[in-house]
Amino acid sequence: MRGERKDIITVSEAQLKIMPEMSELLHTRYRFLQMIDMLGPVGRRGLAENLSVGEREARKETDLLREQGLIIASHSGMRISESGKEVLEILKPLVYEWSGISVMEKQLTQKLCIQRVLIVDGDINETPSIKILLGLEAAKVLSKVAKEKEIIAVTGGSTLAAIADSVTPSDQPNNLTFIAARGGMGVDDMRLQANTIAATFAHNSGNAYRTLYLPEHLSETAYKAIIEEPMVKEMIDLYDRTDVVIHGIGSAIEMASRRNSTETEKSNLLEHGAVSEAFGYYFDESGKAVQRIQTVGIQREQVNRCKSIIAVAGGKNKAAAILSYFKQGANQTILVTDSAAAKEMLHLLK
Amino acid sequence: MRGERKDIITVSEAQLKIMPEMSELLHTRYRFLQMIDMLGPVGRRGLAENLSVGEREARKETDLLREQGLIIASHSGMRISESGKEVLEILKPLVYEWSGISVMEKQLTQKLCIQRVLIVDGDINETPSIKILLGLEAAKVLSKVAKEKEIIAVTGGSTLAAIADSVTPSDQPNNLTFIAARGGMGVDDMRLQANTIAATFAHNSGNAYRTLYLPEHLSETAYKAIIEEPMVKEMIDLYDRTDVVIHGIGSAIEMASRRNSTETEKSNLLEHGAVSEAFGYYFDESGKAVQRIQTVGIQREQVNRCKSIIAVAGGKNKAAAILSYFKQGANQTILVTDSAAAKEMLHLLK
DNA sequence: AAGTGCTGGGACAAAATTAGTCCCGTTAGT
DNA sequence: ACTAACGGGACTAATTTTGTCCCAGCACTT
Repeated sequence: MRGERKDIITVSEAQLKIMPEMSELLHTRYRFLQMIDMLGPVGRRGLAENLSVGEREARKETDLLREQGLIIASHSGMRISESGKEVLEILKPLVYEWSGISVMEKQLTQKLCIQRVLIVDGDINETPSIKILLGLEAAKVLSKVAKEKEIIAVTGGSTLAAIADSVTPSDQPNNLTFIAARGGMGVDDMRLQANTIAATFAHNSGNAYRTLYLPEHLSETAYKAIIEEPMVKEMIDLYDRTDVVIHGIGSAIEMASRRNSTETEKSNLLEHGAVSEAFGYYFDESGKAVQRIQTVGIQREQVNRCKSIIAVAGGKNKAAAILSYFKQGANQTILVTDSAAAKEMLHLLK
Repeated sequence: MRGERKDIITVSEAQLKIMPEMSELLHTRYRFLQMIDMLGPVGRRGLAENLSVGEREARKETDLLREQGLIIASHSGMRISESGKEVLEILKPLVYEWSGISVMEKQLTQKLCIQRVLIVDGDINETPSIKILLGLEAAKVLSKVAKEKEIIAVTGGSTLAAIADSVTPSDQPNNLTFIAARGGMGVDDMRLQANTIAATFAHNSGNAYRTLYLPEHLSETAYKAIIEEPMVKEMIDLYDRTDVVIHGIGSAIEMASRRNSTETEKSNLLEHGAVSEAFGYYFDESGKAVQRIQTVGIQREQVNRCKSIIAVAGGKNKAAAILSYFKQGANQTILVTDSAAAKEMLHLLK
């Protein structure tokens, strides 16, 4: 018909045309409602802090949400109502459309050449509480891809820990086995180690798990000796039969600092141009594995042989790392990230 | 599932829950856009007057609409853009839903026991320009119900005149014949007489018409004599073959005043409790025809025999009259009215 | 060819709304 | 019994919105 102009098709696009302020308004309110949902009974001040807004604005919005019956105020705080939950669920696609998350998801899926990109709204650094959302989203993906009696390998890190906390029994198929994708992580916080997280996954979903505690940075001889142990061999066998891997992606520098690497090791990484880290491998900008930590763990070939891979990482600072990691092909991967990382990735790609 | 609470289903309902101010906002903006569309190139001040808002508000809204590219400002005034028209069209159902017009349409259709009720937003008395909308709506209905070679009888009145103006050639089927539902209306404004309006309909749609000019208030003998005239007989024959009637509904008192009725006639009407008037018949509250003007015109039985009847009337003051008229069964009628009349009708029915 | 009545846009003070910052009585958890 | 956090009230400062002009420019009319 008409040549140049792209026709408006959907109602929501027309709404946005005639009421542009709705986009921001919806975004704000939705975040409030979502926060109240997540933080359970929460006070006005705590809410304001979590969303980085003034107390008064928090009050204004919560007043409105209460009047609309979307939240319920009590002495112990505000919590979401039944209709609030419905609204949250129904409006999600619209929020994603208007905030541009939908298009970002599509663009990144294409540019990273992976199966799917899922973005949760927010910045994991600015608003740590949205890690819960990342977790919920990842847990949802897991429940979709995992079938009965499958083996799920998980890695460590704070993000993965959050996901483990978000898993509920009803979500997941039965008879799964969770295993740590790698041995110990040295002096790291116990709660962030793969073994612990595998246990949490299993516990929260009512499934079994297998652990393997090993010291990190083994010498060549010690490594060769230990992989002959029956317990270890058994674990390596499990890696071969792993169906789903769910892992974080780390920034190489941050990772090296967290592990008590020596200065030589750090400068070694820098020399090789390491940008990202995932299950013990360090990758450079072009996606080449430039180094790996010598410990028992799932191998890259084993990962790539898996049915599904779920990668989870968020925050602007992770953007470069995520890009680097996906330079090596990982077609069957589903990435769960936040909008801050997504924006930065698209910015870096331009 | 849950017993009591009615579940939110649609996205638009959820939007309204979380952003209640959107309803009014959309309504306002939509009216602006609609007005600009109707009034063609129009200035800020004229627009403000038409919508009964301050000059500043008119300016604020038009500024926004212009920024959004929905309207185009030029030295001769503002007019709607292509995308503006699209938005107008796409958003109509939403406006109707949020302003409660949709539910009013359903309620009235049921309570009046007629085929369909179509409501245009506004008050025909406060905003005369929306008569154009009434007209457009009625013309749209006509184009849907009228088939080729059919005979359309029209009555008089300012509303019908507005409809006639809104008819365009492309709208209507070909080879229609428009006829006046009744002879002259005495001393009334020429432009509001059925004969003139039939001619306008025909002219604007590129069809034929037949007129019949007769004096009103004929004596019994004169009446009997005149209906023997070939020209008149021919017209009466047309009434028998009429397919579609499109008529206004008048308030009895106003009608009697407009026609130069004598005081006796007026008090006579009051005595009989006449409330409404349509094609020469006066009806009381219960829908009984209490009087009719003695002139050549379509008879009630002939009307009821028609395939489709389109009734058009708007304004709060017409509410009682419309209710009265539809008390006599008129199942195949489609009523086109405005929201002011609709509200009042529902109010009176409670 | 000058006049007149529109147009959109600029400017500015008054009015209304919103945001920031306290306080307070109450209540749940300790 | 105590404490910390809750929602809600109150009041001022800041911001936005609104009402009301004026203005230069363009299109009709005279």
